[in-house]
Amino acid sequence: MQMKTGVEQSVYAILILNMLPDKAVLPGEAISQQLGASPTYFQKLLRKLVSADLITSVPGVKGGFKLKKKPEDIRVYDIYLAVEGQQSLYSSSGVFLGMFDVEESSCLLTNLMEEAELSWKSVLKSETVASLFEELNENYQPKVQLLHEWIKEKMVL
Amino acid sequence: MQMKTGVEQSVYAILILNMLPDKAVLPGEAISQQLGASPTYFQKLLRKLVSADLITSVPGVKGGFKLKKKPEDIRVYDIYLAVEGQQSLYSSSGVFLGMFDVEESSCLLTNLMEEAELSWKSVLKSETVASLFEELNENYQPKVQLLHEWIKEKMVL
DNA sequence: CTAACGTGGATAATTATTATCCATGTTAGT
DNA sequence: ACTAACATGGATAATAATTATCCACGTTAG
Repeated sequence: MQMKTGVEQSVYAILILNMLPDKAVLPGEAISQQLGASPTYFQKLLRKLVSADLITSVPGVKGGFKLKKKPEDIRVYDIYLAVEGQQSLYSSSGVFLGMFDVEESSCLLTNLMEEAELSWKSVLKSETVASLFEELNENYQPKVQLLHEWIKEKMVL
Repeated sequence: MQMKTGVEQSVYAILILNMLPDKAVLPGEAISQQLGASPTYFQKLLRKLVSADLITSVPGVKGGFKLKKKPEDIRVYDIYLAVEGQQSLYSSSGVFLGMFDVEESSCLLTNLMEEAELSWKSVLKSETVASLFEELNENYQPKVQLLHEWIKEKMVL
């Protein structure tokens, strides 16, 4: 039971997009390169972020991706949800239904597990891209500068 | 990202063992049969519960499994931990280290994810086998009676 | 019209999870 | 002793989830 690495990659991708100047756009391949991720699979991740309305895509020669929302309006939770999907961490396997032949779709554990998941999610809702970025700036300024320069090279428009 | 079904099965297995009279023992195959689980794989799960000191095993002809702790001392969390292992829900993939070539083992997300996981776990710690069993009795009395009779048939010693 | 980009579907590779098999050790009953 | 019923533990296979690749297609700047 591990979170997909795609969630982490997506968070950093969005953190990068957050550094883009207004109107600029960054090609998917550049981002995947910066993250050291597989380009083709990463493109799929970006699609999920587009579908979730977190980023927008621009096709064509000078195309790429950029944020659709303000960083303070993108929670880590939103990225998690976009990549992992809405299915819950726990889904009853039917053991309970089998043993007690009940009609319900819930089992003895459902309530507890839902509560646990809500609790987990609520923490992910407490941090936004803006707050993450702030933390990044505070602790890794020099590296962030390098990133900025790299972005100037790679961005288009 | 889904919890292993083994966790659910283990919870119900322990709930069954909780209904055993003192000194009695229930063979692994009987339990797996009641749960509709694969007998061989289920035996592995039971081993994990033994290793975690939640249940004890008795080898030999009249052998089987029984609880090692009192139901109020077994938290759902303990079962989760026994089956899922101690590895965390999130483990940094190294994207951060690659981008910022930092030496640390933690990344920007580590703190948040740890907090989220603790929060999730704390809910699992709030419910015990005793409290689950109480809920079971309150809502499914007739079925629990049937289970009790089945146990009388299958138990040994 | 072409080159650089995103889209979306099919499919393969990899990894995690679930399941099976088998040889071995233990114990009750004969 | 011997046997039958159980647990143990290692090796390995089957299945499912995740990650990765490929390719045909649509869009747009030059």
